[in-house]
Amino acid sequence: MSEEAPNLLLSERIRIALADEITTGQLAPGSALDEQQIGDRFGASRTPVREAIRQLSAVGLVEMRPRRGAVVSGVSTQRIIDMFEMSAEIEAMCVRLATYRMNPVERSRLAQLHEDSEAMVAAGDIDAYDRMNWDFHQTIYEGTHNAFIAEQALALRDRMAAFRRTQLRGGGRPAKSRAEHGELLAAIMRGDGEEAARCMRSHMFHASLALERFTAGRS
Amino acid sequence: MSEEAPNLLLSERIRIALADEITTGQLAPGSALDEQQIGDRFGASRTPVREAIRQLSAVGLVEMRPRRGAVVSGVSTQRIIDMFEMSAEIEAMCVRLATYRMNPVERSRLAQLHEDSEAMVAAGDIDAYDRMNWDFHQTIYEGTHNAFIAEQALALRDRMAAFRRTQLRGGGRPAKSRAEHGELLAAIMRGDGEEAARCMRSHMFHASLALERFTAGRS
DNA sequence: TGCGGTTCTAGTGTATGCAAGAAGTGCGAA
DNA sequence: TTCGCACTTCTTGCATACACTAGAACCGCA
Repeated sequence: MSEEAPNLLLSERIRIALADEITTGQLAPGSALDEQQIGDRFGASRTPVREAIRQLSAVGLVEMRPRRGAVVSGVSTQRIIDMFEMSAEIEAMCVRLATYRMNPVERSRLAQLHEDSEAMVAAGDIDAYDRMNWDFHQTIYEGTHNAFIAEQALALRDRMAAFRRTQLRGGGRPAKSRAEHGELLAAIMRGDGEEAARCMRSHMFHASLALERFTAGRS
Repeated sequence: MSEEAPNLLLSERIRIALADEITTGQLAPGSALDEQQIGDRFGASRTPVREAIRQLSAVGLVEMRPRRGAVVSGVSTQRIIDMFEMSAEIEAMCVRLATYRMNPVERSRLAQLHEDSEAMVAAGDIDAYDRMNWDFHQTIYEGTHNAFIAEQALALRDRMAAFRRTQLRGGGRPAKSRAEHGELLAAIMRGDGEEAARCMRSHMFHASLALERFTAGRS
């Protein structure tokens, strides 16, 4: 945290830092973002802070009410569900395209990731599994060979990171998640895109159940 | 242009105006956006202009190069193709969901729009058909009963408006477009979501051919 | 004590000034 | 003539100052 990327624009650094704090939950939904205060925290004036907030609002991470400041987007339960559905559909779309388009190298990379994950599950290393999981999906995005789709899918996944964090903590979830990846991978290797898409929807659905439990006691 | 929405924030007005000029093509891709100059044009200082540009960059309409200013996103041909594919997939996803979820009222609204379009095709009223087309797809978005998906689909469609403008001008396209809508509608009414999705992909593909001809002579 | 209106204030929206960086320009040398 | 380099200028990035508004706090009155 001492001296990171001094070549980046100040406003960019602030934007990234704030986005990070929001997606990791350090900044709870509904928190007000005081420009002056944030500026002080980063040793900057209000101007770059404002620019950062503007961008975050365009991405949907914060909400701006004219003359009343910005607050971290408090998404309703319904909206989270909606976002999750979209996420699942996008992932399904990606895997369908990727099934038809990945080259052998990409296929083997995916298989390798799946292979590696076995040890993580056995060791109960959730953080490592989480990272692998991220790479797994990322590889599928790139497998679509469509840069725009890959970007959008990644952006959506980023945006949902805030809600996804705790989802793997549920009992036995990593093992089940891995099993689902296995089925998915099999469908991909078979070249059955439609089936892969179905597997992915199911995978995302199961993943969302953990989330649902997490958000059960909210408005 | 005289006195529009004076209650809106100045920066918001500028953002909307710029977005409009970009999507309608008045601001060609690659055009540099000079903050001072734009500010003068709107009778504002550079600050609100900067904020507007920041937001546009987050949405992808302009590209910002640090210390080198912003230019209207010049999308390469490949990127347009990528975006079009995503658009087609999203539309297909929407129509699949909508098929399963629309209520009778929504179904009949869709059918009504299709009905009305016959006269427009016959009269050769392309502008009217274009508006109807917009409504048709919009109705499908809403038919997903997923506000987030509807928003995202609309945003993407907006973003592609710049390239889509001339697509209906091709010879006989409106008539063909309407025929495709007809097939699509039939699949929806039958409740066959998968088939509706296929129809939609095909519809979007055919629509893209006109676009391809349009962009043929570009880098 | 409760309510309507008024004042105050904290915090946003905008303008302006200054400094640093990037592109263009002109001169000199090979 | 062409290449390299310093210089100039133009534009952006950030800081600061001022203006304005939404709420809060306050006060007087019923």
